[in-house]
Amino acid sequence: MANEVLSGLFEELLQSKPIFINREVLRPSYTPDYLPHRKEQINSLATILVSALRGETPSNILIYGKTGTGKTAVVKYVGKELEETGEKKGTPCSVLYINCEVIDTQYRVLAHLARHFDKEVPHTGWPTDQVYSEFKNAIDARAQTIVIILDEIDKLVKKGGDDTLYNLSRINADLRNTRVSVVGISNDLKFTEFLDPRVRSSLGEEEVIFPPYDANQLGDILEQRARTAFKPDALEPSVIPLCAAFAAQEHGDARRALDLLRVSGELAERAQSNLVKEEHVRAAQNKIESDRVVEVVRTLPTQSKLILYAMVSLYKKGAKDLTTGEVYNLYKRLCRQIDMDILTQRRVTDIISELDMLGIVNAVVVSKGRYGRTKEISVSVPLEQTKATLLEDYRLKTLSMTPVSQTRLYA
DNA sequence: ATTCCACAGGAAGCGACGGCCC
DNA sequence: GGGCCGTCGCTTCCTGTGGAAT
Repeated sequence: MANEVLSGLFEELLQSKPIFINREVLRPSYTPDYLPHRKEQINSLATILVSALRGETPSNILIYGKTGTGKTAVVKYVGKELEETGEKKGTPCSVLYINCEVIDTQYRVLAHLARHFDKEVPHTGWPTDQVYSEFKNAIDARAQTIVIILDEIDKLVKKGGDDTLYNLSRINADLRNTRVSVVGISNDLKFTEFLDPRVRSSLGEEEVIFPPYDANQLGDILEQRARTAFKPDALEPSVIPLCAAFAAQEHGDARRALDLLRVSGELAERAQSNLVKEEHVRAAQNKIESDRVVEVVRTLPTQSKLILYAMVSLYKKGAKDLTTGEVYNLYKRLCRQIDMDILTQRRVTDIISELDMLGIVNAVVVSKGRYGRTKEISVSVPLEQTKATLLEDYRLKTLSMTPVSQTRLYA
């Protein structure tokens, strides 16, 4: 009996023809074999790295470009080619990729590198220089060229300073058989300002710039992927140009464009349409942004949630351009109300800045003359939806019982 | 020209945690 | 078990500052 119901359920869904053939090629993790509009960058990289195959040390490289301009894909592609050619020619090359957003301290970078050469290194416990020599010995065991790719290298510098880069750029002096070169990828053009001049000059021997894609180029990229991703004629003709146009507004982010196309397809599929239409793209645009906000808010630490809650509450009461002091006052009272530890204002300042960087609020430092200097904060996400998401947290739930309007604003 | 508000944000360091070593 | 080490979230203490008010 239950079977009948279920089979009926699925039959209905199966009747609408699938529009995807392979949606994986639209995901950010997919690396295509062909990278449109990046010939120049691929050639520059290859020209620099080819010295590895001649037994010389390739120059260190810095790569600049915003998110979704194909930096990572290009570097990985060139790296793969280099390894394969090295294999054939008997000049072994290893290309190691590290994302510094995840692996963001010197210890972790070195540990990660050492582990790649089958050394056992604990997550913590060893002195950093021990990990360094472990790595050094591992790679110097046989002659080879090692290319270390540090993606989001600016994150590494911001958190751990330039010690890691200093040590890596000097490592060749300690090696007998092996040569190491470093490829840094950054989306911040100015991050070298904070570097030790020696590190800056050694790391920036060569620079490669990845300009953002324009709408036409994005269109080409989407076109190419859509051929393998969708059934023929599954897209309304205006769909790809529209996705490209939306993404071009977001500083030419190809990842965003592909996401948009994929989600559009999924929405069309869910609506049991056998054609992806313009309306699906517009819906997808909204869905992506709203999903992102909900996800970010949901996974915030409790203290950040409470601070955000305070800001949303003030905003809902009609307050505009909140100041740090206002937010902090309300936050303190909310803390007492639900019996949470009260953080210092110093810490709250930092948390507000973090929320700013996540794009949930907008915080600008302004001076009000005699009335001091503060951050002017505005909430840049939908109020009701955000409040609801915040109240899902069991520690904040009780706040829904007593609306802020019933508590005094200034204690 | 000075004053002075209401903070911003840097520096140092603390304590807890998880994990190493011997 | 005791001595270290790296990391995280946080506090304490601090110096710096743009511009309306005086």
